[in-house]
Amino acid sequence: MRRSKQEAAQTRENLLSAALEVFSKKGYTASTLEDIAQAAEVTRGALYNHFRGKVDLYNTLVAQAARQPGQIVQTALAEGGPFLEIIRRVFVNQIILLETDPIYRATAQLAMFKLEPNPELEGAAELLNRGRQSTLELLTGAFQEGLEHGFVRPELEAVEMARTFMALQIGLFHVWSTHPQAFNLEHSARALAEVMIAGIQAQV
Amino acid sequence: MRRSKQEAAQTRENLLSAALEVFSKKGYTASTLEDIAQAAEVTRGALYNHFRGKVDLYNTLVAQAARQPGQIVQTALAEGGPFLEIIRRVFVNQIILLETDPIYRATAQLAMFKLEPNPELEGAAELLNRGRQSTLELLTGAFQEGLEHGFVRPELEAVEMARTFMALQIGLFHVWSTHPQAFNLEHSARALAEVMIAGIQAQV
DNA sequence: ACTTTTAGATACATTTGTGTTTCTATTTAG
DNA sequence: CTAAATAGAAACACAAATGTATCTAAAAGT
Repeated sequence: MRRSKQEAAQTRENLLSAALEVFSKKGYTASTLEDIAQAAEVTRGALYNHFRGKVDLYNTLVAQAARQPGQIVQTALAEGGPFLEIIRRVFVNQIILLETDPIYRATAQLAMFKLEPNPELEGAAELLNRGRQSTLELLTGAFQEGLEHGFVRPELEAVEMARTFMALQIGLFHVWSTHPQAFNLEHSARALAEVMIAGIQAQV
Repeated sequence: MRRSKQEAAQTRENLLSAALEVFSKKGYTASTLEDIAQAAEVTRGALYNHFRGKVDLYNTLVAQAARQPGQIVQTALAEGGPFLEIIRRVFVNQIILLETDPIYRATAQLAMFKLEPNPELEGAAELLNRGRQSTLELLTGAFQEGLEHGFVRPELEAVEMARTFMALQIGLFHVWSTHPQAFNLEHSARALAEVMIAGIQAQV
């Protein structure tokens, strides 16, 4: 029962998306490889042929998703403009990414809010941490610049503000994740960005 | 090997705190009743005598914790004062509760960020949801009042602002949970409350 | 065309957690 | 002081998941 290379690549994809689906629905720990194999309409034998096991499956998913948020920061910085505008762009675009890319969204929800402590998954956690850390540093730099140019209330610290932005974003995503039907994510994000920027701005 | 009533009550307490400890460390799903019994220095037999199983243990923990945040809102409202002051008090006091009460903190972290989807635990989830919903309503009411009195930028919606506050709080807690040593929670909370309130306030 | 790989299925052994049941020692109640 | 009740231990049966090992049929390489 050997399949062609293309078909094999397809089942690999199917296994990945089935894994994400099952993980999201039942949680990582409770998901069995049998569940995943069934969702992908193959047997566990096929699964073990493509991945070393559940951990490998998860790591692959996270590695795929981990690249995206940093890219948004990069392009927002590259596009330039007034720094408060950059901040707003990062904030809104990362939220939009969450709303429009269901795979990214599901992976982020899984990794951030629906994962129980698991020593086997520390590698992936470390990866996500580094990503967030570098985002934090970029934002801090932007705020620092804003402070030096006097666009920002001088009694605030740059790191503090950067962390606030991330906290707000994460919190909004968390609240929305638990009640997706309660409000429109992008609309809220834009409103919140307004409020935050108004609060941060130096009074003229 | 029968123990006195007092001793029995003590082992019950021990089991609960052992459960919280083990859940926090290994996650709910991966925690075995054997783990918990060992941490409480009894056998599974004793555990089954006090609780019906893992779900019961978890529900008891959550029920204990679920009361506290609502109480803070209640007393903040009862104390009265200008409504922006009330908001600030709720925000800061709930954060302080997280920082000072380790049992509440651990339970909140567990239930909010370290729990995989689990149909058996929907009862507890529902309980927490109701609590958050009523907090949201109270905050919304306060903001609505602020709008009517003209203390708040009129283009904002009350619900939106209330949700922002909750999101900010949750996000801050989440960020701090993953890097507790990176910053001081209360200090940040106070700074953020300032920024938010400045952003919300009507320009005079 | 023939041989070698290999995608995927099937079957097996091991481990681990759970719920229940049985047991016993001691503490309460009468 | 005797008897019923119960905290907690110990033992048992069952279910479920993992990893491995074997098997097969078709696809690639030669």
